[in-house]
Amino acid sequence: MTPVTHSIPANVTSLSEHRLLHEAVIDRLRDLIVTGELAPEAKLNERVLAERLGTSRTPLREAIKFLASEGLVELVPNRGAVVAPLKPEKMREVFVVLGALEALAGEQACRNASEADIADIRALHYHMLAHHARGELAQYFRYNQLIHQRILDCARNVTLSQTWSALNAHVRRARYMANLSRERWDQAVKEHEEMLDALSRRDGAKLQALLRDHLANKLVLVMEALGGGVAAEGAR
Amino acid sequence: MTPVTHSIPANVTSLSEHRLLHEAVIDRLRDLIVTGELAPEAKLNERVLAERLGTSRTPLREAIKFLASEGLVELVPNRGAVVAPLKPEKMREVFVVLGALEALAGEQACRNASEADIADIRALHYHMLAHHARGELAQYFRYNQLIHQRILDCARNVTLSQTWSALNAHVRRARYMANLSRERWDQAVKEHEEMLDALSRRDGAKLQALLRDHLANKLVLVMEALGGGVAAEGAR
DNA sequence: CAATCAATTTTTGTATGCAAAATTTAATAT
DNA sequence: ATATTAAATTTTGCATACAAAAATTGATTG
Repeated sequence: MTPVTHSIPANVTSLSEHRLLHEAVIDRLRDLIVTGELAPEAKLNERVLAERLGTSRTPLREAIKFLASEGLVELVPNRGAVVAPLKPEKMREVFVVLGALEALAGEQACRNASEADIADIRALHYHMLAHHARGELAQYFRYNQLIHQRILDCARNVTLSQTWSALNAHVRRARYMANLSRERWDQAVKEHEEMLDALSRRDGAKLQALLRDHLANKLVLVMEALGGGVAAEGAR
Repeated sequence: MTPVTHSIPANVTSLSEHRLLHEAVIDRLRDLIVTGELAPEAKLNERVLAERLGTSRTPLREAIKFLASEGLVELVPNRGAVVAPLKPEKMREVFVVLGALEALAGEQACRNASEADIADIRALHYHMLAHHARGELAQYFRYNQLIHQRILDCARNVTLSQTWSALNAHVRRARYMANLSRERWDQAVKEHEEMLDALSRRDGAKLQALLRDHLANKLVLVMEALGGGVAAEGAR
């Protein structure tokens, strides 16, 4: 697998893969927010941002409205938009909902995944293990996300996948501030082993429980990073 | 925070309660879609719609993008937007996800609801019973929605409430075509009795199960109305 | 009559213009 | 110097303008 550079060109964006400008702007702007290049609570100056993305204010404003519905930006009347704050309480909420969604996905995936699907996920899992062994955090995260994504796909529920993706953007955003201790990291990998095992045995109840716990543990990490402390109630 | 919580749609949206035009247009347009005044797969002609809503194309297009993120409209490149089709498979997907969300909400509500909250919900329940007894379907449905909304509120998770609201719009849309048999209706009321009972006893596991079943039964109704037949797998 | 295709009209996608609101700056008074 | 407030600037929100892409119309041909 070829190494992926995470440096993103500031000005030039490949708009070519999108037929429509505002769709490209949605993806580009979401990326800026998720990677933290646009920090939480940063003001979105329309003139400046439009220039940076090489477009006019109109498609940018449309993209902002779209992302507002996703919850990544907040609209302030007569004051434009800001990147949604990254509050511990909000994170707790998102993780609780994601836990329920992934649990559902895991259960459904055990019913609906083909053997080829499971084989694919296993392959991704081994890639992830390799990057874990080498301590390559960025690549580890990449495969981690791909695995979760593939499990969602196997649930065969587009609505579930879309809902998950929108909320997962918040988690991806937090990832850029969470610095994983080796201990925690090893634990997460171990959980993934169990998840793959449960999926292979098509043990829906087990996978469901594992995913819920996995998410709860991820939440603990994020809360530590955000310095919010883990609000005990409801997190499990 | 984006105001996703929309109270029961009034006939006429008072633009005065919104500071900004495009927010009013979002609510008004969502209302048109949910009530079926704009039918599924109807083309959204920007010029015509803007005139109908008394605005220009710019705020309308921003509203369309927002609702596209909610899934109520679909964007077709270079061909504008259409009201999202009301496909049986999509409905099945939405109900499965809503089932998981409401189950989660029920569990959390049993933990977090105050006694006053429960008393409020009981009051709504009796209103609903009264309308059921009188055969007032529209009012029944109104209180039904309010009860579900209040349960979601009691989960004390704004993200959960917002996610639920967005998906629930699809269900509200389907309601306008589902004609409830007296038998089914009585059954639904009975289920609500049990739900209220479980909430009062703060039996989270029970309420969770009841809500999931309740949603599954609602799905059957909608599927009959849509003539799609119930896809057995995954619905339970 | 059906089919094809060019001309016309309509519609979308994006850019720009303009007024109102918010922000910043500057000036004055305390 | 700090606080206050009035003027200047910037920014937002909405309307309009314009080019490119679709849809429609209508003529022409087989």
